[in-house]
Amino acid sequence: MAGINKVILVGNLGKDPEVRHLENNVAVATFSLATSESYKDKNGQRVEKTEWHNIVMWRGLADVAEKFLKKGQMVYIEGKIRNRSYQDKEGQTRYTTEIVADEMTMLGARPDGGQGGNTSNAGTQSTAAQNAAAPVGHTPPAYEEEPDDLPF
Amino acid sequence: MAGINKVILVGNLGKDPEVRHLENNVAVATFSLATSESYKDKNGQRVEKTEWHNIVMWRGLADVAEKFLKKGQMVYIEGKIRNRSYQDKEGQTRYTTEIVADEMTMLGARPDGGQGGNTSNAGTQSTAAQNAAAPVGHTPPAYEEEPDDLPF
Amino acid sequence: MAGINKVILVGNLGKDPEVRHLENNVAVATFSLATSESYKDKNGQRVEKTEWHNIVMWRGLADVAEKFLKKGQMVYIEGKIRNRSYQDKEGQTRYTTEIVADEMTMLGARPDGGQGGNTSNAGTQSTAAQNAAAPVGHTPPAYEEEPDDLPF
Amino acid sequence: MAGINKVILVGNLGKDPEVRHLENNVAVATFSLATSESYKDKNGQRVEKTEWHNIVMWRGLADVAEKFLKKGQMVYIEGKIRNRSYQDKEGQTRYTTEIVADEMTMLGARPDGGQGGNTSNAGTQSTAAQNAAAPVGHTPPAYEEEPDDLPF
DNA sequence: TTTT
DNA sequence: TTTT
Repeated sequence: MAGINKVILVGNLGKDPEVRHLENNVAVATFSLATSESYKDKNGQRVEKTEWHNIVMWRGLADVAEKFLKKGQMVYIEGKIRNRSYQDKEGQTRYTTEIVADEMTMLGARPDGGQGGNTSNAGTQSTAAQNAAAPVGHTPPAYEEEPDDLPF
Repeated sequence: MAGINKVILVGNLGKDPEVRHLENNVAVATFSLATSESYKDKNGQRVEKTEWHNIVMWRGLADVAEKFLKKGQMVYIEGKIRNRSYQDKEGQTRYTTEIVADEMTMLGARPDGGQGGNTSNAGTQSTAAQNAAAPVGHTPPAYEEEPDDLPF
Repeated sequence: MAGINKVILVGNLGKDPEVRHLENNVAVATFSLATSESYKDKNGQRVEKTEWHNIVMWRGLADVAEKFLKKGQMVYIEGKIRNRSYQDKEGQTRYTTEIVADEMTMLGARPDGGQGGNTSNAGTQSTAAQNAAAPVGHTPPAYEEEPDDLPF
Repeated sequence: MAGINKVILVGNLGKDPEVRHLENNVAVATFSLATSESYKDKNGQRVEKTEWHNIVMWRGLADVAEKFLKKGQMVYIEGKIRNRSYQDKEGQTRYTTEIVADEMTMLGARPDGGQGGNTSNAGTQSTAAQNAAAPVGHTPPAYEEEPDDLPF
């Protein structure tokens, strides 16, 4: 009955995240993420094809996104596919597909410059982000208390 | 600039696949796949939520789908997200999201099938499907020729 | 700096889980899981190759394993690779690799019979397991409170 | 009875790959890959924990590894877990676990220097690597020939 | 042995 | 439209 709905993306943010706070104070961050692949077409020409994904982050992850994610940043995202319908301004039913993220890791920052920007960080992963990211996602198992005599 | 765009699904076919053969004789199979999750809402009520995914399979995988996949069948699918736009009958631009599969494994057959049912197959994976599935997806490395003295 | 270490397995338990309770009352379940693949060797012979994985589950997941997992059961497992060393009885240093699970879903039960066993369940997923599994792994996002006007 | 045995890693090479060519001219590359995670221990201290994985690449992927992978490089790797036993020099049976890679993408290059440093490459993915990587892994579906009227 |  |  249950199934698996898992998405794994590595790509770059197209823009800074947009963050909203709902009435119940829950944070939601949204942004689009580009995943590019390059391949050769039938004429042997190299072609780059980019897919854009609508990413949604909630609560703690949204806070991390707000603080640390910027346009251009490369991230690893794990989440699930979610299809939604809504009414557009003309009252038409529209369908959209989002990736609801439940884990995120910043990779090889390319924070698209900015004035004075943190370019020394380019090509590495952000420590700040790691610090911030730690509370979200899985709690790591308490390795300290692991016995050394498991049956294998 | 490459990225990663990977989807992993385990779910059940909502209908038998539809298979088409393009002019160049390439096969395309499409079907929708349900992935259900159940959780408790804020009132402690168990709720089941089902996501429906549009799956597309090409060539060899489409042939396998045509031969072996049936409504109700549980499958593991690996692929990538692909967003497309097209014109509907009124000339409106519509957007749709598909999962282009590149690997498939049949699981826990329940092929909706037949009076008296295929219970010897129940709870296992279809041998026929495995036979068929073998040519698609990754070729397994030739373990026979692997040396025993790799440097670890 | 951070990296990704993710394992996704679908396979069958080789034996019932062994469950221990540490002094601090933390539960640990261990079992081995077979993932089989079949392919054709260079002579065109179909060969089945089975890999056995050492699975470790902690706390809530261990409790679920204890209650619901049985020899033969098919499961989806998500976790991470963990290498450990320990001293064997002769004082030799030994190395072992485990999969520390952080999510589990029961699939297509084949609970290896048992006297009177629940064979009507064969080929499906266990509702009981789903009930039990709900508290472990990710908390599903509170979809109820999601706004319908996200910016895409 | 097939199963799924899938590993996804993002990490850094501990050393340059070692590449061997077997008698049948098949190339095999091996290297170890570090995946680090940081978390807070029970005293609130930030701890970094690194797992080392033994990676094996065959044929085309081994060639790519030989040409492009260097100590320190960050890569995305997809593969499977493989357990092997062998006899050590004293005739003892030893066990080892490897990740047999079947896809690789170079990420956030930091190719450990070189004269004058490849900073224009920092934070991006190597074009050379992409060129080289293209022939390995999945062939992308021929999107050119895709019909626009799939049934969804 | 990597990376921050 | 699936599955429990």
